[in-house]
Amino acid sequence: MKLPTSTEWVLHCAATLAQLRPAETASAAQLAAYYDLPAPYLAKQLQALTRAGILSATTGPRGGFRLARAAKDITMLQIVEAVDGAAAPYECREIRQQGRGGLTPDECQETCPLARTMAEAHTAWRASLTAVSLADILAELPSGAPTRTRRILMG
Amino acid sequence: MKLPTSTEWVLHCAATLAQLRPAETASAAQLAAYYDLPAPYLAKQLQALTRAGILSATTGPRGGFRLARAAKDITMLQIVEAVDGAAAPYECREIRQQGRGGLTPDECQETCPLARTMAEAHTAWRASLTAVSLADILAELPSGAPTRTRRILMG
DNA sequence: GTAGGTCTACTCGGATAAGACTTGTCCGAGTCGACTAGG
DNA sequence: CCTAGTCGACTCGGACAAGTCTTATCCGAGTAGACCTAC
Repeated sequence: MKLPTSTEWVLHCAATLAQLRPAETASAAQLAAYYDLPAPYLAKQLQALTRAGILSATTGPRGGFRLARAAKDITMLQIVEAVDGAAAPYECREIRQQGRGGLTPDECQETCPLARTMAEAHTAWRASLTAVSLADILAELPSGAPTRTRRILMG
Repeated sequence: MKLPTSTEWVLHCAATLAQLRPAETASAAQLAAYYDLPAPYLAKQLQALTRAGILSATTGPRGGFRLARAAKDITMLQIVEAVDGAAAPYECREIRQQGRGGLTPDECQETCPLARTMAEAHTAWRASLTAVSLADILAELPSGAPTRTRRILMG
């Protein structure tokens, strides 16, 4: 069970974009330089966030990415699932219905306790990530952080 | 973020072994036939559980696997981490210290809020799986299940 | 001085290869049970 | 009939390939701004 490396990238990039002023944008190249990341691949991930409706992209000179809505309305879970997909890590393939010990379908009307337990754990994980928004992350940074970030990123 | 397919296999196999009487064993071939799984690969996964101290293996005729301790002392998490490893899905590589925007190490004494949030979600997931033991799973099965399982598995 | 047109340069977007990991398979070492022969 | 020895077959254990997904890269389509020219 592993999240893509790019998860860390987009989380940091989203937190960085959240420090910009409204209507300001940052290009994929600027963000890549800011964190020393491979620019083309980072751009691909930012596209995924755009498709998910978390970022908004503008083309042309002075274009780039910006948050599509307020930081307090963007949860960690939304960002993670935008790059990794929303599929649950445990996929029940109903092997209890296969082989010599196979159960009949009507014996399996209730979901198997194993799958239910795994699903509950996934729900707990999602709930934990839903409880934290980008705004919560920003609140933990030093007060001077946005100014520094904007200067280095745009400068 | 995906768990190996074999996770479902070993969970069901562990639940099956928990229905045997003490000192009874089931071989990898018997379990594979019971669920119609590729026997050699299933054996590989059961080995992992043996290394983790969850199962106990005996060789020779009439040998096979059995639980290494009581079902109530085996948690779902222990089984899952035996096959998938205990590594957290989100790995913080401290990219905030790289690139133009890199922070100095002494600015990073506190763990980054993003990594901490992801770690807390992982903790919630683990706690949810620790709360359920194999005995809890067995308690949800019909009362006649162990008899049927033993007859089909061994017979 | 101002407005329109064109042109350039910069942006994102999707389609295309290489590497890593999961999945799947095989054969060898060890051990318990059964058979046989002797007492 | 009982017991010791030997044989055989079944078990797990680790080492070895193929498929699939993540990672990484490239080039093309589109657009906003800047420049130049005409009025």
